[in-house]
Amino acid sequence: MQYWLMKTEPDECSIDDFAKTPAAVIRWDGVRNYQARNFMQEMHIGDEVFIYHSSCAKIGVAGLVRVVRAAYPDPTQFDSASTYFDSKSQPDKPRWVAVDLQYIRRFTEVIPLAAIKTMPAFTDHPLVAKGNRLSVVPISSEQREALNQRANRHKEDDV
DNA sequence: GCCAACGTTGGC
DNA sequence: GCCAACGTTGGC
Repeated sequence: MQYWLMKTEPDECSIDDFAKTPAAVIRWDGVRNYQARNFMQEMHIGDEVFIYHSSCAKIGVAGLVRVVRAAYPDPTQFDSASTYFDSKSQPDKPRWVAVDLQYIRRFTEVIPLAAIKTMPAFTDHPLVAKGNRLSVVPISSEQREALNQRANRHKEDDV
């Protein structure tokens, strides 16, 4: 099992969109960056994906979802009506891929970027690097542990 | 294959 | 809204 983190602007797709229909399978499409695409192609069914909210009021990791379908051609690249349309993509040779995701859990509180920056496990992670623009990044098991611990801390505080 | 110009991302 | 950092494009 591998772990990943994917960025999204919550206006477009947030952890709440997953949470409101937990059984729903949501297609993660529209990724138009080669490095991010390459990571998506490495994803396997069952992998866990941390959902990161960017460019919003509460920047940080908001919850967890699971890969339920590995990479397949992103249909939006062929759709001329889509903002993600790519005229250079041919159906027999697609450039971009999508994966399908399903809800696991929503964190009680978003783990703020500022908190992630203080985690030793994330010292050299691209997520906390200045100017980082990668929307899909791998997460180590140590980093996963650090995020889950932080997420559960809030839960225990509530009790 | 280089590199300047441009568009986009994303934190603040 | 600002601006730094980055990826992509296109002329040469």
